Amino acid sequence: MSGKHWVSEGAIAELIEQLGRCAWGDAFVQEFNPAQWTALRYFDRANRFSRTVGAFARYHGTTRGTASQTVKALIDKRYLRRRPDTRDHRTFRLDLTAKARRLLVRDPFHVLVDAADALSTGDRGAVADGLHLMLDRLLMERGRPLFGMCTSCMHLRGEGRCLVSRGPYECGLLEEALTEEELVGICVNYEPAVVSRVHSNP
Amino acid sequence: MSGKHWVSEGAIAELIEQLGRCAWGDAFVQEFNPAQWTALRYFDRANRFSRTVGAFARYHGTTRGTASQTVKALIDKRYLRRRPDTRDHRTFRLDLTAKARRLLVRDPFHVLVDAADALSTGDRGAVADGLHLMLDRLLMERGRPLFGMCTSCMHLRGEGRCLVSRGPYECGLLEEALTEEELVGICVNYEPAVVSRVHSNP
DNA sequence: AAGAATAGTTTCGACTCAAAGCTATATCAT
DNA sequence: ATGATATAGCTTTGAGTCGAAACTATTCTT
Repeated sequence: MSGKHWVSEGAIAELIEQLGRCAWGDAFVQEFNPAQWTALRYFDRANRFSRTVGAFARYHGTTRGTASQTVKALIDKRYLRRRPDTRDHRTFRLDLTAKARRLLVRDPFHVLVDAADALSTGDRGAVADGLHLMLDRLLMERGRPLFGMCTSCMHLRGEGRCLVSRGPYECGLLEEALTEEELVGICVNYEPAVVSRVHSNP
Repeated sequence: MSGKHWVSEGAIAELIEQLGRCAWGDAFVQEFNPAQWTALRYFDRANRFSRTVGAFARYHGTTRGTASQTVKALIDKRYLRRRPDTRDHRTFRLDLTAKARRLLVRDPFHVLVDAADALSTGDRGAVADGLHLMLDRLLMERGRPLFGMCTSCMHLRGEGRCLVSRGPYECGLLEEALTEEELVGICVNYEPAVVSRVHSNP
């Protein structure tokens, strides 16, 4: 690819809007609506501290009430299982069922994933990096949580540096041990280890 | 920017979804809803052949019925003016009013435009090109119209190459003269001059 | 000239979402 | 301890959005 095309002001915004709507329109298939698909994806990617109604509401940028309805529908249809938390008796842990995991491979959102896969590796990296910068800036501007992974989180302690943890890694905020697989789940408590990823603009 | 970050599968799709929802949520401000903002933007960017209910419906990926409601609300609020077409008495021409143009400078969608502007020039071009490839592929896959500008449309005739036109440019499909400013409006009759912009994948 | 296709509108119903009010639990201050 | 405040989650309600279908009017096709 090359930068041969003249990029008009607002072109990126328009492209994002249109791509977003494409996926949104497709998401009414099966027995789900777009919000429910987003919830399924979220509970698939979130780590165990973040699989709650409240965390999903924050991720989705909606109210807990709305999120509760979405989650309730998925529980009724047996795509989520709800269990009380042993520590905090106000919260309930939500986990995908096997039925849901089977379903997720046919996520209508895959139209976007496939479209992205059609890019060359270099293009894909450039697009992902650019969009990431845009999103971080946008979320930070409005004080919304960032939802990153442990691997770049300031709360991660590991490789013997920790006092409490039994295993090699732990979360310094929650003082809980983490397995290696858990390091790549997104987390509501995420805070970037590096202060700012936003560039100065030439 | 660099490609230093590992790009997981589906990362781009997820970023697009989140960015899209950010703008969507903001769009409920003022007296408008997201669909109405999209319509205002559309009628600002569309050339005179494409400022109709039907063309907007195709652009927006919705039904003519729904588009009709959106447009009706904007007409009632005096942001669009409706006039019968002199050629085809089934259609009506829709034009933004001055009131609407004043409003558009405060489009809530500008959060995305601003976020894109914060990128470096190089990043911006790379992101725009990549997203454009994705969108074209997606729209083509599902047989939806592409909505480009005359400047890259196969129907453009110009610089004395045309028989009928009085001016320097004309649309070969509609046999209508075009001013230079009109060349950059998006059009429902757009067809790419180059057969395919989609790359083979390494 | 008849039938098919197209542009637009209207109605209706399903569904979504946010707001507000509620209970229960946890945390903090004294 | 104990009262106050904050937080997690649930439910109801009402406004509003959207798509499907039915309908009119005009233009195209043959």
